[in-house]
Amino acid sequence: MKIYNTMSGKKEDFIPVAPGAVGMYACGITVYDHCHIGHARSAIIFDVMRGYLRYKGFEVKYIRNFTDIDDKIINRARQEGISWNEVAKKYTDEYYNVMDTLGVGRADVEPKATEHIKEIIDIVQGLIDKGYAYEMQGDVYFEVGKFSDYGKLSNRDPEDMMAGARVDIDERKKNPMDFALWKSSKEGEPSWDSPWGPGRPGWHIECSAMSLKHLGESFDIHGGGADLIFPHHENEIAQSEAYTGKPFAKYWVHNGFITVDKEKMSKSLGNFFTIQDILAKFDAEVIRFFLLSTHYRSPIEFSDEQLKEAELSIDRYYTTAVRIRDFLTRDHSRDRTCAEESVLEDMVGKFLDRFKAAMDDDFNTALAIGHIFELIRIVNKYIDGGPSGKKSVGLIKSSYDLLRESGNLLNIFWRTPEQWYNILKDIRNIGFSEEYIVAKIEERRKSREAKDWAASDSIRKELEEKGIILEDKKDGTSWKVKI
RNA sequence: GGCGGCGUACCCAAGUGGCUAAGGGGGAGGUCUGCAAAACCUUUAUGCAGCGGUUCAAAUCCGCUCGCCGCCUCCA
Repeated sequence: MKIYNTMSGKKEDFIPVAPGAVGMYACGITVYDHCHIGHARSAIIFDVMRGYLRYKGFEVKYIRNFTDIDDKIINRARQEGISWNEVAKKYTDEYYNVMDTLGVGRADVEPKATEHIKEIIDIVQGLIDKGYAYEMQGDVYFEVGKFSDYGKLSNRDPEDMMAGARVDIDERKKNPMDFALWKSSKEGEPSWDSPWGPGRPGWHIECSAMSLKHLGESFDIHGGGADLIFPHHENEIAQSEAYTGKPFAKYWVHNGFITVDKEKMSKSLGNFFTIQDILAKFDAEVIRFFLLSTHYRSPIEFSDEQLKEAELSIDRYYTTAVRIRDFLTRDHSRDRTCAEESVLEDMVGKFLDRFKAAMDDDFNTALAIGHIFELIRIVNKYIDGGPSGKKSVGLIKSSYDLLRESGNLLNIFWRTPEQWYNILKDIRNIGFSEEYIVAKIEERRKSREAKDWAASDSIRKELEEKGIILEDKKDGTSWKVKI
């Protein structure tokens, strides 16, 4: 399989450091505020990558960290009048809450910066000992000029950056590009004892410490949002490789941004949508589908219209799921073949290879989803052809299994159609209970039997006005929510 | 200023050298239906921002131009 590597700027064949095993580290969040949809994108795509690698037979160890000590957390604690660790806990809990709802699995290890202070101090001391870092009045800085490969990930020349550095010049630094490994703490700030006095870790060092501890000196995949390429990941590389003398991560994987009116969604622009806000209007599965229907490296424009399209696509799947179920519960005592049989047979034979080829090509979930809908169309066409008998049942069952298997890999299509329609009914605040709808369907059935079309149509109209659509089929009438 | 990305139909979105440019939504027409809905069929890009070039062959590679965006400061 191929994975795009930010380091080389190309898709590369994926060859893990140790055959058959994959070590993977994704930068998580700083727990100081609500999660927005951009955090969801990152979490979902790395979760899908982990799952797919496992499906391919790799033994995956996946680490995703929490930054639970940081200036932003300290500031937030002041604002809210609670302690910094209460802030961290509050937003960590919230993170789990929304990610669980979105169907994002837990990583194998979810380390926190504050649980790795000892490891961090060891690395900082090691970097000082090796001459890559220096201490100034309780702060320790990494000396960028000492690491000749600095800039190799983000493709920058340190000379150019110095010229345009907009960073506040800290006189204590030897060079404006130098970054903090350890920060001395002021009175009343959280701190840990260290050889340089009380302080706390700098932002980048925790990831070096935690990946080293849980994955070793060299591992396979390191990822995060594209905004982490510089300086965060660049600095991680510098620290880690200077410290161990070994290559750090082999493949650097970065997801693209979510945009609003073409601009990056961000806190400073105030154009962000929290996951909780979106979940009030759309189901978790819709959000997942929306995020996976574009390749992970491309920007995605966020809007209600886009989410509605995703909702419609998922509804198409569940509509087909109902048709499949209806088909399988029909009488199949007579064998009847139809013209579309060979087309479906062909598709069933090829589907999984196509799906895997898409995912093998740098996790092309958008293409993979395209294949799913192609299968859906062919299945519908086949059912329209009116086949029956053992062979047709086998073909439809195989098709359904393929839809489930591919859906599982993306963690979509996991509900029953009834769950899906009820979720839609609730999320849109349609006032009718399911019992009421069923009673109305029965009432309408009697009208239709008596060929009282006026009465029958008025019932259908009443429900439709509230967003409930009735579908008449051979073996009865079913309801669904109008999208 | 340095570095990078993007521009594919009415909308979203795959495709990065060679079959008729996936898939979804929308529009138009049709089949089915008591009427609908759903499903299916036909149709909707001789063309992939524009202009040159390389090649037997380019949306796909190269150059230039235009437009949009990102990183260089915390950021998924």
